[in-house]
Amino acid sequence: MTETRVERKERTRRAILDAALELCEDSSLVALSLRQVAGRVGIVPTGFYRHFDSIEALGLALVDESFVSLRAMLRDVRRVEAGGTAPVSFAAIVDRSVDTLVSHVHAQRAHFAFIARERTAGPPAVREAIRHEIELCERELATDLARLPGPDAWSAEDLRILSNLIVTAMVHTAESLISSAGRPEAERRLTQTARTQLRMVIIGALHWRSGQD
Amino acid sequence: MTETRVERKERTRRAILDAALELCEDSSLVALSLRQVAGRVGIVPTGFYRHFDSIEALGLALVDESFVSLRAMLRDVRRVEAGGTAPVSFAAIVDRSVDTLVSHVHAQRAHFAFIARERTAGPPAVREAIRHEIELCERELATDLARLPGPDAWSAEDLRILSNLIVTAMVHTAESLISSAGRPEAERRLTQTARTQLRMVIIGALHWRSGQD
DNA sequence: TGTACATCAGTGAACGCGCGTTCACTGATGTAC
DNA sequence: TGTACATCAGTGAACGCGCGTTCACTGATGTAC
Repeated sequence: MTETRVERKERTRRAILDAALELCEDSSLVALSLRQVAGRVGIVPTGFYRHFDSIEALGLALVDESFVSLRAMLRDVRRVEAGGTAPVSFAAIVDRSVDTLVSHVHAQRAHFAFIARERTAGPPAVREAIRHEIELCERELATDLARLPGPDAWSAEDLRILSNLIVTAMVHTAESLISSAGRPEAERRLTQTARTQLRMVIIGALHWRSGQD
Repeated sequence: MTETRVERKERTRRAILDAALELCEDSSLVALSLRQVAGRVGIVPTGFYRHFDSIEALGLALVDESFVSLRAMLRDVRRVEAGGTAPVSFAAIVDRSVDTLVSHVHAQRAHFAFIARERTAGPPAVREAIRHEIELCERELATDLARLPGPDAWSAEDLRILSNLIVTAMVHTAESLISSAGRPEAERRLTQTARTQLRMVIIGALHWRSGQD
């Protein structure tokens, strides 16, 4: 025996997740059928039930998986922010953060596309799971921002608002990057747009006095 | 005869559009069937074809209709910006613009929800139509911004980037408003968040020197 | 005004198809002794 | 080590259902004369 029963099951489960991620790329989870997934994996439709209760349950597993990729990106961004011990300009932080975003979107295209798409198009439970994960990311970002010089005088509420704005802009950038795949010129332009927007936001935030309204 | 044949046909067409707008509210156009729509309207499924070739064609008609609502909102915002002849603070413009957004989203909930949802979840042709309309809105906004004092030194590219950022943030706000329907406290908070974000962005933009990179 | 004909929104039967789910099953892998 | 039994991933037939689309139709409305 070259493979245990457990390993074989795990391999099928992986194949189901991969097939689903690939198949729903042209539309959405809500348009994905259990039979399509089973067909792609090479098992009989009923075999699907040995692994997931429904397409929705599969979707929730894909949310978990996709956010592993997204959090890996955030860790990389954080490493950039921390940088060396030398003080770094905000512009440099912005540029390197955007570069990190772009390279992770390339490397984990399918996961980022999944989040961007199912965030609004998925089954309700999946949408809710994604909304929740994004909210957690916003909180993490708020914590990071609080450590930067300048924003330290801000209220918790302002940090939340700023980090919501940044996350929104970056999710939007990721969506655009994905839909511009294969058009390097469009992609370069989008990257530059994201950099400029992030700089504008940071500049606005630096001139923002907490509690002024 | 109290109604001509043309009028009767138009009435059925309207009923189809309204039924579709209502039915796809819990999921998406891609999950909407011709039979569901016909059933709701009270005609036989094949009757649908007297009005539209397919659900996708219906979707494109709904895009047109929804953007009529959205443009009505933009006109209102523009009226606010123009204001009287007296100079007005940016903060005041921002507050009144956000108020206008909120009241239009309330008044034309279904249309705004349709755009927000189908923008990413709809059939490809519908997504593309919405993307195109939003791009037109961004250009209009850029033209408006160019008229404000302060930004007049900006490059066309910077105006495009700024207006893209504003539209993104406002689309996101509209999405959030729609999903917080019936929770006034959440809505109030979102409105305040939108105001603050828009102010931060404007402040950032005012301190932005065109062509600095 | 009256008549004969044209138009066409809506009908209703029928089709083949892919769907999710049920159920009893098979046979290789794993375990207890 | 060998045997008897348990587990369980994957099978395959069957089901009822809603789907989009075809087609020939009906009968009220509209038009030409």
